[in-house]
Formats: sequence, structure tokens, C-alpha cells
Amino acid sequence: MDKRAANCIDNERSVFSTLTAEEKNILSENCSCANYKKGEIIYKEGDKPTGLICLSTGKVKIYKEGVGGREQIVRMAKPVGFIGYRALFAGENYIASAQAIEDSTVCIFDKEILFGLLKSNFSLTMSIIQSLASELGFSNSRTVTLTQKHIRGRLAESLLFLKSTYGVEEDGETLKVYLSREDVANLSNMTTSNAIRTLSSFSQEGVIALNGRKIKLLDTKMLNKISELG
Amino acid sequence: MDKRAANCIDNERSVFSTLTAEEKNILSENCSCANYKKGEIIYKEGDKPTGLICLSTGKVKIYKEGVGGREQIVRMAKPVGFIGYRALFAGENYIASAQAIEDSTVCIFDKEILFGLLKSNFSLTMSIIQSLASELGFSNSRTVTLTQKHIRGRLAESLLFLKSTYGVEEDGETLKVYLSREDVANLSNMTTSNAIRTLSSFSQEGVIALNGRKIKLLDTKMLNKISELG
DNA sequence: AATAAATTGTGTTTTTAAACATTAATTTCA
DNA sequence: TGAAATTAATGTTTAAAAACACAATTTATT
Repeated sequence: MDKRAANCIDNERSVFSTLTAEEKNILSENCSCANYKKGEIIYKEGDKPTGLICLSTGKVKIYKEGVGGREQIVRMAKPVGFIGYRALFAGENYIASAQAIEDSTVCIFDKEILFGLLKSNFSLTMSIIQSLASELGFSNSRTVTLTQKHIRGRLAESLLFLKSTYGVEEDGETLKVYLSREDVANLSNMTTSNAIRTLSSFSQEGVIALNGRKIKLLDTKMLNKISELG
Repeated sequence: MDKRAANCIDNERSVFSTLTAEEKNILSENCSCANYKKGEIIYKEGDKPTGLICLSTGKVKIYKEGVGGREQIVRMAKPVGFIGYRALFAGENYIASAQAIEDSTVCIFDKEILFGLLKSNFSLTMSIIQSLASELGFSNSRTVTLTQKHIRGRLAESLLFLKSTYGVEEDGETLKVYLSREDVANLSNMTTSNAIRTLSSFSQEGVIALNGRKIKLLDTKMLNKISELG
């Protein structure tokens, strides 16, 4: 079996990992895999979903284009996890775009095969429901913080979000994801200038340390405080 | 059968309407109904869901409290439709509160009975998935517009949203929902003063007409233009 | 009906963050 | 390697919306 597909199916983080060998076989025989270089687009707003995309390795940002082309990152995907599954299950075209922020591999599972599997596997279906429901909660919370918190609060929250999503290096401090200042800004609903400015304020205050795109979270308690204060 | 329950189950807008008579019976025998006066709270952020709440009659706003108690309306519910189902299916406590904005009646279906029904009814389960996925798309889009559009754009969008949700009176223009200026503001991510001010600008421009809490959308084309422009 | 309470309306001030402008530092790649 | 392109950094100006203050009106309550 393709290594990338095997990872999407068997990895402990995959909802497919508890399937029977037979079910896994059906999936692996009805999927196609692809590689994306850093910066490449996986799908664009308006495209029609062709199947269920699973991120096998790498990191992907999901973003929407808003007023005047300004982008807002609505989700950061990590392996193993689905991307673009919302549109597939809503029966809609994509309302956001997906771009690899580092070299990534994905597998696309056939839609009909998947739905057939769901029909006979209740717990798999419930785990889809659970994911959608959790993500909806996250999105609602995000709406409120992005609209109500001030710049410092929004940035602090984003940094903590990145930590909880991608984790940290062995030193326990360095974020395991390297974003451009522009991406940090697009995640936090601010201009690039303001992201740069506020990051360097945090750095001067000793809450974080900056080294190019490497960000160390030195004082997560303080970041939490800044985030909660708004 | 209780009139309120019957409506939740049989109404053509209900996902339960296509169930078998037997399934409908099981549901109706395992539900309890309640009435809420305008202004009463149905559940609060942090509460634990006890079952699936269905709005039988009336109108309900779902909102989150943000920085400094400032509230953001994340959804407006209409009959027949579920409220609080996100938390139930995510297996979480409520992350938002629900308040009747006019006299309302609801039915609460037993959680275990419901899950049992889902297990044996794939199309019902898929309609839940579809709802969650659609609402997630709506929420993501909302995040972008609330953060990126300017006040006029946000208000115009909210007015159009209210029209698409609750419709209009026989005159084809008057919104079929009466919100306080504060609620309009909390829906549109702005202060009450700004909601009042911007509504009266729209009124002066002839795009809408105001009569107390009654709002007539006189020029929806223009509202669309204002909304799209940001 | 009288009073209190809540909501609506409007002007003014202040704050925040966007927009703009420019320079410096990195990357990219021809 | 060196020029071009991209990204990062920082100061200044401008615009948007919040905060504040207060008056007017409407709604609820006794």
C-alpha cells in the first residue's frame, strides 16, 4: 500500500484507524495520493470537492479571501487530518482555499466509497459529526475573539493556538511551525505591520523571543493573561 | 400528542418529518416541552445539554459573551429548527447562550433515544452532518465579514441576513422580526450607538424605512451593494 | 396617570488600528 | 555571485469606530 495512504488510514490520529482490515482495504484501493511543495495550492475557493482529502504529512493553511483580497486564515491543518471535508459533507463547493505552508502529501478518498462506508459504520459517522460540531464551536469562539479582542490579545491567542496545534520543539518553547509575518497577521486579523510591531513588543517585554521566523514562547502564562484581557 | 411536539416532528421543515410513524412515536414519547416568554433564557454558556432542543414556535437568539461582557449573536433560530445541537453532538457544554426574543415553545428530545434513532437511520444522520457542515461554512464566512467589513457593510449584511432568515411581512418589505437596536448591534459587531446612527443613515438615504423596531428594506439591491463593498 | 426604567437618538472626544511611506534585511534564482 | 524580489522593520499620517455624555422618547410598573 502507498506509504502516504497507509499513514492516513492506520495512523493513531486517523478516524480510520479502528476500521476492519477489509474496510481499510476498500479505502486504500479507492484513493489517490499527491505531493505539494511549500506554497502550492491544494484547492481554491469555488472549486468542487472530488473526494475526502486527508493530509498525510506537512502543514496546510485554510484561508478565505475577504474585502479587497485580504485573507483570513480560518484553520491550520496538521497530519493526520482531513482538509476540505466541510464542503464535501455540506454538499457545497469550497468556501475557502488550502495552501501547503511546508512540503506536504495528501490522499484523496473516493466520495462514494466513503459514503458507503459511513452507511455501515455508525461510530465512524459519529466521529465525523463530532469533528464538525467541535470545529463549529471553535469557529464561533474565534468569531468573537477576532472581533472583540484588541491587537495584543488577538496575537497572544494566535500564538497559543499555534502551540496547541503544532506543538513545540524539544526545547519546550520554540513553535513547531514557521509562518511569515503576513501569515501571522492573516491568522490574527491584523495588518502585517501590526503583526511585526506587536511581535517585537512581546519580544521586548520578554514574553516571546524572535529569531527570524522562529518564535519561542517564553512566558505562556503571560500570553494567556494578555489573551484573556482582550 | 402534544401540539408543540407534533409540530417539531411533523412540520415539513423538520428533519424528522420523513421518519416512519413508529419512529415518530418513539420520539414523541420521549420528549418534554416547555414555554418561554420573550426575554427568558433557554440555556446559558457553560450549561450541560440534556437533550436535543427543538424550537417549535417563536424566535431565539444564540449569543456568546465576549470581552467585558459584550455579546455577539452567532445565530438566529427559527421554527422548526434545533438549538444547542452543536454542543450535544460535540459532547461539550454549551459555549453560547440562548434567549427567546419573542414568546417561544420548545421540545427537548431525549439524547439516548435520539442517538438510537440515528444508529438505525442513515439519512437522518446525514442530514445532521449536512446541517453542521453548512453552519460551519456560514460561521467561517461570518468571521471574515465581521472582521473585515466596515460598519455600513456589516449592518447591510445583517439586515439581509435577517430577511433571509425570518422573511418579510405581506408588504414584501418589512422584516418579520423585531430586534432592539442593541441586538442589531450585537448581531453586527458594533456598538448600539453605531447601529442607531447607521440605521438612520440608511433611512435618510432611502435604503430602508424605520418605524420603531419595524425595519422596511426598501432597496435590497443597494443593501447588497453596500454589503459587498465592505 | 404618574413615575421609573429602559431604549433610542445625537453630538463630541479619544483611542485604535489601518494606511502610507520608506528603509533594511533576507531569499531567490539567473 | 549579484541583482531582483520578497519579507521584515519602523516611523508618520489618517480614518474608523469606540467611548463618553446627555437629551428625548418609549415602555413598563405601581
